[in-house]
Amino acid sequence: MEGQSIRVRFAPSPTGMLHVGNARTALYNWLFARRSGGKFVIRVEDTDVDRSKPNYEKHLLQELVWLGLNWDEGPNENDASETGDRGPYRQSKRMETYATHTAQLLAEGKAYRCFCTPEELEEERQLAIAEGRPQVYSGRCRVMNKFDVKENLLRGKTYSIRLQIPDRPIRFHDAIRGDLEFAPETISDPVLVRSAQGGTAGASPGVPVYNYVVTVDDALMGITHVIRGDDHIANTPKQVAIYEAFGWKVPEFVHLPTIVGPDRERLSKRHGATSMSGFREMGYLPEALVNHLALLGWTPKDAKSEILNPDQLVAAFSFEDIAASPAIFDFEKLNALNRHYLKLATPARLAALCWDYFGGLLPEKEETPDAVLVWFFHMIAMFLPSVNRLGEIPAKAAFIFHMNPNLARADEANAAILAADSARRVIYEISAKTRTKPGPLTAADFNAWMSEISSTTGISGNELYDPVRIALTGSTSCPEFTTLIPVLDQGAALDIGIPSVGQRLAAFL
RNA sequence: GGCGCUAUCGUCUAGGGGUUAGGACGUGAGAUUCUCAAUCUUAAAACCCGGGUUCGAUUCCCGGUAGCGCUACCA
Repeated sequence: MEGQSIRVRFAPSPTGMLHVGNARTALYNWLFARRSGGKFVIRVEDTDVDRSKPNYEKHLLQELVWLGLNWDEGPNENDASETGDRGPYRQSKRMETYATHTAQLLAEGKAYRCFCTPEELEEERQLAIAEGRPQVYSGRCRVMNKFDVKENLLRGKTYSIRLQIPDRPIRFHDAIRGDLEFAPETISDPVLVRSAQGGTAGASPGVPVYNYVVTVDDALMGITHVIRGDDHIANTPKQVAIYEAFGWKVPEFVHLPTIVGPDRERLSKRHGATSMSGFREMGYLPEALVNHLALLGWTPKDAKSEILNPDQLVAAFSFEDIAASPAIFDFEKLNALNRHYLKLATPARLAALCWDYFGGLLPEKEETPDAVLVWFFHMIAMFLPSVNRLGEIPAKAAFIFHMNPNLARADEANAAILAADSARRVIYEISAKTRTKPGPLTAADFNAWMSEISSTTGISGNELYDPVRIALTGSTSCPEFTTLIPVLDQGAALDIGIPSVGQRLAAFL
C-alpha cells in the first residue's frame, strides 16, 4: 500500500435517510481529507440485499451534496456512474473481488467452512450465557477433518465461511482512545460469507458480510484512516484479524463518540427531525448544520469563536481535539447557529428557499410577475430576524394573507386593549388618514400620521400602537411598523387577495 | 450474562497535582425599541461515588455506579 497519500472514506448503507450520526461521520471524514490534502471516497455498503434500496442511495448522496461534502471518488449522485479508478464503489458490484479473496483464505487455511446450523449456534450461545462465558463460536468446524468436509459438501450441506481468529491478543490503535487490546477468547471466529443457500440463516444467501467486505474494500481502496462511529470498536478486532490474515497494513482507526438525544438514548425520530432532509425541510441552512455537527464532540484548539464556516472548520480540524464521550444533540444550539447564518445569507437565497412554503397562496412559479417576487423577497426579509429557521415563517406570515377581525377580537388580551376609548380613537384617526391617500402607504406616511395623532390626542406608547397592531395583524407582536406597512400595502396592490392597511383598519371601526 | 467505550455547569466543551475551574448555547435580571425578535450589560449554574498515591487530587491509579455500544450468517 502507498502509505503516503491520505485516503478516507464514508461508507453508508442505503437502508434509510442520511441520519445525524452518519452525517457527522461523513463530515469528519471530509474535514480530515480536506485538511490533509487527501482523498475523500464514498463507498456504498449494500451487501444486505433485503434492506438496501437504490432510492435511499440517491437520497444519501443528494444530502451529502446539500451539506457541501463533495467527494473525490465514488458513485455519482445523479445516475449509476462512478468517479475514480478504485471502483466499483458499490459493494454489490464487487462480488468477484470478494470471492477471489475468500478462495485465497480458504486455500491458505486461514478460513474454513462452517456447517453449523442456526439452531446449533443458538444452543452454544445459550450455554455460554448460562455458564457466564463470552458468547463466542466454539470453532467446532475449524477442526473438522477433510473427509467430513468433503462428505458434507457432497451431500450439499449448506455452509458459511469463517475466519480463524489467531490465538493471541489483537491490538490496534485508535486516534482518540489510544491503544486498544482484545483477548482472543472474547472474539468469535467471524463469518466472512453467509451460507450459500437461502432460508438457512436469514437474508442475503452467499453474500459476504459487512466485517469482511469493509476490510477488503478499505485495504484495496488504499484507505489510510478509518473514521467511523464508536459503535464499531467491538467489530474492529475482527477486521484487524482480516487485515493480518491477508498481510495487509492495518489503517489508523478513529472512532467518533456517539451522538445521543436529550434523553441520552440514541437519536431517533422521537427526538424530532434526525435526517438531513428533515432539517432541510424545516428550514435549517446546511452551513448551520455543518457547524453544529462539527462541534458535537470536537472543539478547535484556540478558536475565538464557535461560529466557523466550512473553510474555517477545515483549517482548524484535528483528531487530537476530538472528545471521547458521547454528545447530546442540542437543538437550541443548532437554532442559535442557524439564526446566525440566516443573518449572513442573502435574502434572495432565503426567499427562494421559502417559496414552497407558500404554495397555493402565490401564483405558480413560472408565471409569477416580477412585482410579486420583489414583494415576496421583502416579506421574507421582514420575518428573518425573529425566526430560528425558515419553516417558522409561514405561521408568522399567515396574517398577511388571511386576516380574521372577529378572531382577533375574540382574544382576551386583544379585547382588553381594544375596549379602551383611546384604542377606538386611535383606530378611527389612523383609518381616516389612510382614506386620504389612494396608493400604497409608505412607512413615512404612517410614521407622520402616528406622531400627528399622538400630539393631537395625547395618546402615546403602547396605548397608541397596540390597537393598530391588533387591527393590522391580529396580534400584539409583529415586525416593526416601518417594514410592515409597506409590505402590507404593496402586497395589497398585487391583487392576490392581501388586504390593505386601510381595509384592515376599517374592519375594526 | 460476557467484552468494550465513556463520565467537568441543564447542554456542547476548555483546563489541569495547588486555578476566582474558562468559553459557548440555554436560563434569570437590567438597558434599549411602538410589541416581538435582535443588540448590549449582568447573574446563577459543574469536576459521579469510594479507596489508593501525594504535603495536597476535580486532575494520576484501582474499584464501584451509571450511560452507551458490541455480543447476528445487520451495517
